[in-house]
Amino acid sequence: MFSQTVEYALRAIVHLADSAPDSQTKDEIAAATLVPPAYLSKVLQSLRKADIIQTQRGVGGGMRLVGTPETLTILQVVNAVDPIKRIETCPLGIRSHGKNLCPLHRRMDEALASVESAFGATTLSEVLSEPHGSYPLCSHPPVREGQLNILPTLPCAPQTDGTPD
Amino acid sequence: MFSQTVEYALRAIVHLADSAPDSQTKDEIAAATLVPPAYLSKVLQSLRKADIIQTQRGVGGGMRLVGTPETLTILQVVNAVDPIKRIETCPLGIRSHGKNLCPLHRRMDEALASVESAFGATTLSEVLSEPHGSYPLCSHPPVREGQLNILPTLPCAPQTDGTPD
DNA sequence: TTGAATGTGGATATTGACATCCATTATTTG
DNA sequence: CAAATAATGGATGTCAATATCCACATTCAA
Repeated sequence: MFSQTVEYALRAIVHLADSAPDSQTKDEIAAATLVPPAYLSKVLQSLRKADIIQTQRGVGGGMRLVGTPETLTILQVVNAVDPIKRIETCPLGIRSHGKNLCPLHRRMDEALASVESAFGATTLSEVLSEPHGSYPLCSHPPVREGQLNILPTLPCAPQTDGTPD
Repeated sequence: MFSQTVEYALRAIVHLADSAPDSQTKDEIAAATLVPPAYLSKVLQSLRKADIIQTQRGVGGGMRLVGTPETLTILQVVNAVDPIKRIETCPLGIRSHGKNLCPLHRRMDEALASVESAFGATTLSEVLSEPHGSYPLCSHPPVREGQLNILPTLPCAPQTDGTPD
C-alpha cells in the first residue's frame, strides 16, 4: 500500500527529527534506519528538493531538518517522495465529468482522503513524543552503549530477548 | 496507492454485480470496463480462487457472482487480488516486540486500518444503489443504443459533450 | 594547498507488477 | 461426433520501482 520509498523517507525523517536541529550524515541515517545507503541518497534528494531538509557537503556536513518537528507533517514527507494521488476524475472516461466521480471511485477516493487527512494531521513531534515512552523507530528505547562500537546503534537492533524462536 | 490490479478487479466486479445474477463473458466485461482482456483473465482467476465469482466454460458460459451484491464487500474483492497488508510488526526489527508498533508505524497502520474498515463496510449493492442516480462505472447512465453496434457499450465511452479541449 | 569527508548526479543492474499470446481444456449446440 | 464458444494456464515481453556504483563537486581542517 505504501511504497518502500515512503517507508524509507519516513524512517529517515523521524531519525532526523529526533536529532533536530543537529545534522546527520547519510551513512549515519542509513545505519540507524536500516535503509540501503545508496538508495537513501536518492530519497533524501527528494526531501531536499521539497525543502524539507537541508544538506551540507564536506567535512562536518550532513542533513538536517529545515523546519521543526512541530510543524512538519508526515503528509509533507510522503508527498515529497511518492505523492498520494487522489482520484480526481473517473479513470474510465476519456473526458470525465468534472468532479463527479462514480460511486465506486468516490469510495476509493474517500479512502485516499482519509489517509491524506490522517497523515496531514500528524506532525513529526507527535510521533516523537508518544506518552508511553515508546521510541520512534521501534517499540523500545534504542540500545545506547557507552563505548565506541563496530556496529552502529540500531534502534531496532536484532537482539535476543530470551524469547525462543 | 491502489494497484492497477485492484482497480481492474473492482471495475469487473461492479459490472458483474450490476448484471447479477446473470453471467458475462470475459470479453464482455473487458469491453464494458475498459480493462485489457488478456490481463482481465488473470484478475478474474484470482476472484474465482477466492470464491467470489463462478466461471463456466463453453458456449453460453462466462462469469457470475457467487453471492449477492448485498453481502459482497469491496474489501473482499481487494483482498482477493492484492490484499491490504496491515503492519503487524516493526519493519525494522528482526524480532519485533509482538504487537507493539513504534509510533510511526502505528500511525501508518492506523491509516491502513481506516482503508480496510471503509472497504469492509461497503457492499457492492451500496455502490450500485447510489441515491443520486449516478451510475457505477461513471457519473452518468451508460449509453444504451437500441441497435447492434460495432463498438461495445462503454459505460464511460469517450464522448464530446461540447466542452472544448 | 592538500587531503579527507560528504553530498550530487548519471549510468546501470535487478525485481516485481502489469500485460500479451497461444495452446489446451471444457462445455454446449447441432 | 463435430464445431463453435469460452475459460485455463504457462511462457514470455515490457516497464517502472527499487537499488547499486562511481566519478565528480563541495567543504572543512591541517
